[in-house]
Amino acid sequence: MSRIAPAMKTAITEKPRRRTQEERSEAMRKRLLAATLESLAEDGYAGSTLSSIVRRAGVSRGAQVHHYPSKQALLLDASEDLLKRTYRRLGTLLLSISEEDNRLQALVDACWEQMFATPLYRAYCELVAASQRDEELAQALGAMLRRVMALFEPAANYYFETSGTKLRPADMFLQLSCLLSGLGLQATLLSKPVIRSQLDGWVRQASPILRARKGITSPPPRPASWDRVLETVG
Amino acid sequence: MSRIAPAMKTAITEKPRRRTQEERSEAMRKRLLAATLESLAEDGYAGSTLSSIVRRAGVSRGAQVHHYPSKQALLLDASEDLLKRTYRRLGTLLLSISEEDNRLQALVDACWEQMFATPLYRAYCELVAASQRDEELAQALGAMLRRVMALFEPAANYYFETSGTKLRPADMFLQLSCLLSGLGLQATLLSKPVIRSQLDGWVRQASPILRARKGITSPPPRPASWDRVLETVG
DNA sequence: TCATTTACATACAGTCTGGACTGTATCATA
DNA sequence: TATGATACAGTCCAGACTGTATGTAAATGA
Repeated sequence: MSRIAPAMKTAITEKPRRRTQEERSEAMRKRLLAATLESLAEDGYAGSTLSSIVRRAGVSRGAQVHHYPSKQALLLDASEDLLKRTYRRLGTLLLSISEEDNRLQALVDACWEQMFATPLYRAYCELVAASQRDEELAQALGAMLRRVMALFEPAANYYFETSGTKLRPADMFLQLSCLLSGLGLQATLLSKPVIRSQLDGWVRQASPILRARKGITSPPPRPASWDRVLETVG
Repeated sequence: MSRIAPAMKTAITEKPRRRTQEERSEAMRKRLLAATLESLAEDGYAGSTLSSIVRRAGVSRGAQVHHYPSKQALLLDASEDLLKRTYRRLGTLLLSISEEDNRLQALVDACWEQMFATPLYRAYCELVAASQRDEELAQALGAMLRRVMALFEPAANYYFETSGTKLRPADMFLQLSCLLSGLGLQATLLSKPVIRSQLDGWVRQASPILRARKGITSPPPRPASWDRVLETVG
């Protein structure tokens, strides 16, 4: 009898091969993490209940509890996943602007649209807010921030140079990131023209002292942490 | 028998006069609103349950339900209260820096310490995050933002002037507010030196093109909305 | 092939929340 | 001072959430 069911499934899925335990686990974790980040962005931290997450992931409550014994564990891993996604986005973003005409404007626009005006950033905001009352989460997010900054800093100094100021490109871009954070936080409360004018305003203000180095089109020297982080993504 | 209890209270408080209904209501509302904002800042939006709020306010569940039929109503009124407090802080802040030596630095520092690195701003962050899923709250906060900006804009253009840029002082300060928002959001995740350097970095960058007008020590022309908002504070 | 581990499913227990509801004391006023 | 309105207190309840305990099927390894 235990032979029949698999045979039927084979007929339907056309793929009789059953996945290995590891594959199953990984796929399940991925679904749970994606659903968690989605839920954080859409339903907020408070609205992200385990029930809603597993419903969104289309799995059972038991699957979640098997892979993550507590809600805290799931959220911590989701933070880690958020970091990895951010790394990858930042990487492709930096590569994509390396051939742009007006690199500064392109970088600002791309950062805004692909990193801060996104559901992923909303999820980040929720986690940051929650980290105010969760020491463990605060640790994780703090480490995450430092790692992203450590990646971005050399890249910024590689692609750009400053003149007539004591600030290095990395300092300028850290300012930009704070600006974008603030804009992103209140994006839904501000009008589009205001946001647009803030983005352009920063570019206009930064252009005289911050410019892209000429002839740099190859990717920057990647810090070791870059690959180290990504290697576990699979 | 109903005579005795009041008499005893009189002996204790030394003030036999019973408050009028209106006084009682107002005092109770004030306690509830203060407790709500406190709770938002400390316990977060999710942690701000009605039970915790009334416990913090030291009143009964019945008192809260009498003045605010729903949690939503309480939070909306708390948002309004947040606006009023912000108005007042901004007002005293603007007055306090009018006699400072380095007005720009003083303004930035004061804004940071008295407005963004405060529990009140944490409460604001919680409300903004929650407003993502609450249209009514979003409306209220949006209106609040616009009103604060409407107050700040003429004041900025009154105290300061720009040169060598198309941006007006108000645009610069809007940028500053976004920067401070972003810093404030992640304040607990960033190191103090990073924050300090960002504040100073903005001042250094803005100084060449933004300076305080000479000899302006009197308060700016207040917009009508200023008094209109404050008159209900009592 | 069989025992053991892993992956997942379901049911349940205990806690908490928000809103409804009831009761009581105080105030305003005619 | 009688009467209705207001201010507050305390309790109850239906629903939701998390963690746990238990059951089953699939995969792994000997």
